[in-house]
Amino acid sequence: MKIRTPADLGAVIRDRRQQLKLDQAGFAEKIGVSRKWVIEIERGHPRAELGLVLRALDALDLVLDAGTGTARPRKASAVDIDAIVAKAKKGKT
Amino acid sequence: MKIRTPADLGAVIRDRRQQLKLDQAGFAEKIGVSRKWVIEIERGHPRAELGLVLRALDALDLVLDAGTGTARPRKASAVDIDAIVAKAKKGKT
DNA sequence: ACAAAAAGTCACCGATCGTTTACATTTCGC
DNA sequence: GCGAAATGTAAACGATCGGTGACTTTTTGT
Repeated sequence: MKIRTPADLGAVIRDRRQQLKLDQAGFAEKIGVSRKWVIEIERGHPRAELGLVLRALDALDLVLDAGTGTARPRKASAVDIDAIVAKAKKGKT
Repeated sequence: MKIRTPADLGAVIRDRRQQLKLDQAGFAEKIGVSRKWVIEIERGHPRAELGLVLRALDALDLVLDAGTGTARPRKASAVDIDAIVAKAKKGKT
């Protein structure tokens, strides 16, 4: 599942939590937050703390992967010419 | 890049920002936060707001994808028997 | 239908967020 | 080596987080 908004994140967490047959209380305890926090996250609370969110995902055995959104314009030279030239000028190989 | 900690997130953001040749000020303005916020996020601040983080990633054209961390134990029945049986009993198809 | 479990709501509170403005330090081109 | 641009620090401040505990509503099992 792609996550672009807090609501997306909430949905992912809730789905996975239920898949694992955990109730909010058990889940909250597992990640060390209050039950209130779980309720709010699943609701899509946009101001939740990053660290707690990552702990939650970890507890659900979920891992985030960041990738460029651009469909498939892949190929456009994996090398950054500018950067290489700049370094060359500096003599840094 | 897999993101498991706030520091991972910070690294991903910083790398991508530089790839895009944006300075902190420009980046901050683009996502509507203070420059300080950018500095802290790139440092791995664990209590950053989820919403702002998502806006930042979006501005960098990065998308998060949540996947189960378990290497490849894929296969274990994609169907949740219990859930299906439960629903059947309730008559919900 | 009923009781129990799970989920959601409320008010209060200390802690910390993110903003702003100004200054300090580091990095870069030339 | 200079000067400018980029990056990092600091202090003050209003706003909001997340925790707790008690209560209400919804869902679930039988």
